[in-house]
Amino acid sequence: MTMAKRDTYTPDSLLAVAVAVFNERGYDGTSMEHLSKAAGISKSSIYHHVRSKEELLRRAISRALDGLFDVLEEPGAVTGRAIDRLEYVTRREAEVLMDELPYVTLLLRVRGNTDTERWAMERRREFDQKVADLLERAGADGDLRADVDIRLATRLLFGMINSIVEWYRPGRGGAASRDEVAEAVVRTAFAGLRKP
Amino acid sequence: MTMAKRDTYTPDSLLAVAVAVFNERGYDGTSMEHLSKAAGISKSSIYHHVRSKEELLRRAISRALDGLFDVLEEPGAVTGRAIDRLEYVTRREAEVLMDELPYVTLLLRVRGNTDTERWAMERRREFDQKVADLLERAGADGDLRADVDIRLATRLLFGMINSIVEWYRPGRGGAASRDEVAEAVVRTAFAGLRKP
DNA sequence: AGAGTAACCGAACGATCGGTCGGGGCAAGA
DNA sequence: TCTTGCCCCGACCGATCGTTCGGTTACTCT
Repeated sequence: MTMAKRDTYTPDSLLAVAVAVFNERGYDGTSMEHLSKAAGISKSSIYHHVRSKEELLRRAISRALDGLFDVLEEPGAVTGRAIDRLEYVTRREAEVLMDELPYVTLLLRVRGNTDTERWAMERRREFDQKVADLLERAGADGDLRADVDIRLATRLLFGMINSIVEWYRPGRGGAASRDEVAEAVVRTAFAGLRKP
Repeated sequence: MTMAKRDTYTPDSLLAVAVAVFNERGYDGTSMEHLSKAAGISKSSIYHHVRSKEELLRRAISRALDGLFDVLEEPGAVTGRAIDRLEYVTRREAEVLMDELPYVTLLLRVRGNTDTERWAMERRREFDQKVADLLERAGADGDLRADVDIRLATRLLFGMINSIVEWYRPGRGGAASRDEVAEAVVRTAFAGLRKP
């Protein structure tokens, strides 16, 4: 919607503009005309930098997925008790989500209309499954409250974390900061999930 | 996507088909051609029952909003201690969400591209504000844990509840039932929110 | 049997979609 | 000064968008 001025575009800097518009209007609701207005260059010029509209989506989603998957290989996610690894992954996932907010936002909203979107959904399921395994293990260790089904708890945990994209805005205003949000997520989730 | 057979359509029965397709492909990603295929009648016949594509969206969203707002006027939501009213509203909202799943799903996904969508977002904000007031009051009563900001807690609570639309499917399979889900939501949320 | 009407259809409307094409301007290197 | 190559443009493509239109069924009521 807003005009962007810059000397020249790289595929990445153009991607940043495109993702912002995608998140504002939805991917399907965004035309190449919308992108050209937002980027301040003509519609045909966009094709000098990227092959297609779908490539923009693929690039954005890849970036989001890479960020999320990388967390699972960090030391805090692979060593120690399952419940502690789970807490670590929860906090880090929330942080990555906020650091790469526009890209993760886009990832969480794909509906599966194209091959690219279906690929994104599949990779996302892989990721969710790995965290679900962690919850399963923490349950087996007896570190989770027993009165809530583990699969349900997994869904609710993800629901809470992913909902961050609906309201968190990085520009520091009176609102909560990145670290405060991450802390609140961990606290709220685990004071409910962890055995007293 | 799938063919639907029926003697004749009413605006409501057609709406049910349309909403299903909207949720599968996204509103913007759904063409009238898609709807006609799913409904088993021609594109032009749809206009015999409804004025426009946007009217379908408006009807669906209205139904969802009505269901949610009605909860706030039920006896359990207006009498008693704030923390108890909050718990009641949380459970009932989860139930309504599951009872009216396709319609609420659509409501939660609008992006604000048209007047109808902006109206939906505004009404949704009204609703959220009323629940936020309830949380505020429970906090003032000293019934909420003090180490998490109340506005943050509100966001996370809604995030958890609303995430139900992403995975709950009513056809009873091996998965959790409506009441089990509602119970799990309340338990997970309040064992984290309520003061020990 | 005839009239009226709800439900439906194919064809076509102007607008907009994602994408292509040939070429222009301009800074850097020769 | 001339050439090269990057960045950009307006004009245009066939396809598809939401919607309209004139007309045809098939059923109901008299």
